[in-house]
Amino acid sequence: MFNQHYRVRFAPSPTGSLHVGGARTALFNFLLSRKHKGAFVLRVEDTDLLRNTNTALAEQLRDLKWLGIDWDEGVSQFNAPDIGPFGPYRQTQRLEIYLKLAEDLVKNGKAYYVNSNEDHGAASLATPLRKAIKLKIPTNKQYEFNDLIRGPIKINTNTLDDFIIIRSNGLPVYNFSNPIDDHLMKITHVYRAEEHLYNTFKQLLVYEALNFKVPLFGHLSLILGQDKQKLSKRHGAVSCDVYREKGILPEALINYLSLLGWSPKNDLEFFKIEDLIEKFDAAGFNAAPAIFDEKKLNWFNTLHIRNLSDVALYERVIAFDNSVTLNSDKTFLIKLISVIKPVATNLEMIANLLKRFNEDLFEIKSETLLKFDITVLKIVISLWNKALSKTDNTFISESQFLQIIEEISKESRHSGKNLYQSLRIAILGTPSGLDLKKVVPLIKLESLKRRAVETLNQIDRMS
RNA sequence: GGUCCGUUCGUCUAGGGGUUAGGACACCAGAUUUUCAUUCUGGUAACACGGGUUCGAUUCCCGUACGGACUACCA
Repeated sequence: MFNQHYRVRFAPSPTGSLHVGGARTALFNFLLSRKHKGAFVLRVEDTDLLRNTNTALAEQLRDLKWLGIDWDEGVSQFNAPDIGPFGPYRQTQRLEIYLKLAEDLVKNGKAYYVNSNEDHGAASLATPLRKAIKLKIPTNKQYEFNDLIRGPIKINTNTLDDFIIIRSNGLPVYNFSNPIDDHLMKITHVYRAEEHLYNTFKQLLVYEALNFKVPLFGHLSLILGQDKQKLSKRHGAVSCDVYREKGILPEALINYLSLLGWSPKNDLEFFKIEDLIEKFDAAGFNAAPAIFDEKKLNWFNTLHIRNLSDVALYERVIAFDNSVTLNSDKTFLIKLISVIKPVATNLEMIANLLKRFNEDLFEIKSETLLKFDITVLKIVISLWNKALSKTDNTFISESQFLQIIEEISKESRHSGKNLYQSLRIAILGTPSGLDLKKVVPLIKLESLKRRAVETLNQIDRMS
C-alpha cells in the first residue's frame, strides 16, 4: 500500500495542451511520489468554464502517458471512471462541496455575499445571476510559511484584500477549490511553479478559515524563454506534443526537463526515468529560474537515440512515421537504422533518411545537380554504372565497393569530394549523408543500377 | 506602483569562508573521416555591484542594480 504520509498531486487545467513547464511539475511530483513510495494524484481544475476545451484534457493525459508519467489516483483516460477513494477528481464534479463550505463560512461570519457586478465575465455564462461570496480576511496580520525550496516566506495581510471564493455563477475560484481539494485528498506536499507563490497566502487564509491542516509547500523555479520571460506560446514550441511531433524521444524530454531547476549535485547528466526515481531528492531543487534551451534538449535526444537497440529504435521510428515501411522489409530497415543511429538527432531525421532508400521515393532535386560540375558528375557516375553492370551478385560487398571506388578514381582522375559526392547523388539522391561503404552493401544491386541510370538520364536532360 | 522571489561561463548547473571556481550544451580551433555529421584532442568563457563581518569573501549579513512572478468573479 502507499505511504499515506506522502501524497503529492499534479492539478492541471484543461485549457490547452501539456506545457513543458507543466510536464516538469508533473514529473517532479511523480518522481517524489515514487521515491517516497507515496501516492501521486491527478486532479483536474476545470472551474474556468470559458477557457476549458474538450480536447485539452485528453491531450494532456495522453502526453503524460507518453512521457511515462503515471498516477495512482485521479482522472482516467478515455472517460473511464476516476480512480481512488477521494473522488471525484474533477472540480466541476465537486461543486456542492465548495458551495457548502462557502455557505458555512458565511454562517460563521467568515465570508459574505456580494452583489454581482455586471462588469465581470460571469454574466456571459448566461446563468441566472446570483450573489458571489467573498472571504473576509484579517487586517494587518503577518503570515508566514516555510517553503520547501525557498525557506521562510512572509507577508502581511495589508497587501491583500477580501477576495471572491465563489463566483456569481456558483463555481469556486482556484484559490478556494485548490486548498479544499488538497485537504480533502489528503495531500501532504504541494510542489508547484513559482507563479503560485503569492497565491499561497490567499490559500493559507482559506485553510485557516476552514480550520484545515496546512500542507507543506515547495515552489519550483519558473522555466523561461530566451528573453527571460515566462515560457509561453509566443516563444514557439512550448508544449510536449510539438516535441513529440519533431521526433524527440519522451525519455530525452524527461531527462532534459529533470535538469531544469533540479540537480543531482554531481556531474552526471544522462538519466532514464528509473534512474531519476532512484536519485531524486528534494534537496536538489534550485530556486533560480531556468531558460529553456532546445539545443541541449536535442543533445539529450541523440544520447537517448543511441541508447536504444536497433530494433527498439525501429519500433519508435515506425510509430513516429509508418510510411517508412512502404515496400521495405523490416530487416532491411533495421540494418539501415544501425548505420543511421550514430548520426541521428531525432526520429524525423531517421524517417527521412530511411525514405531515401525507398526506391519509389528516389529523386534528385535539380538544384542539387546545379551545384555540381556536370562533367565531373557524368564521368564518375558513368563509370559507376559501368562497374555495376559488370557485377551480377544480388548485393555488392563493402570490399567490392571499395575496389570499385578505387577503379573509378583511377580512371576518372577524381577523388575526395568530387568522387564521393557524385556517387552519393547517384545512390541516395543527395550529396551529403551517410557513410557509403556501410550503406551500399545494404542496397540491392538492381536498385543501385536503376538509380545510376536514372541519375544519368536526369543529367542528360539538363545538359 | 505595491508585495514577493531570484542573480556562478551565452545556456543548464556543481561548489562553497582560503579552489588553477568543476561538469554539460552551444561556440571556436586542430586531428580523423569521401562530404555534412560522428568521434577524438584542445580552447574561449562566469561568481551583477557597493558596503559590512572576517586574517581572508564568490560563499555569511545589509543595501543597490538588474531580471522575474503575482497583484481577476484565470489557473
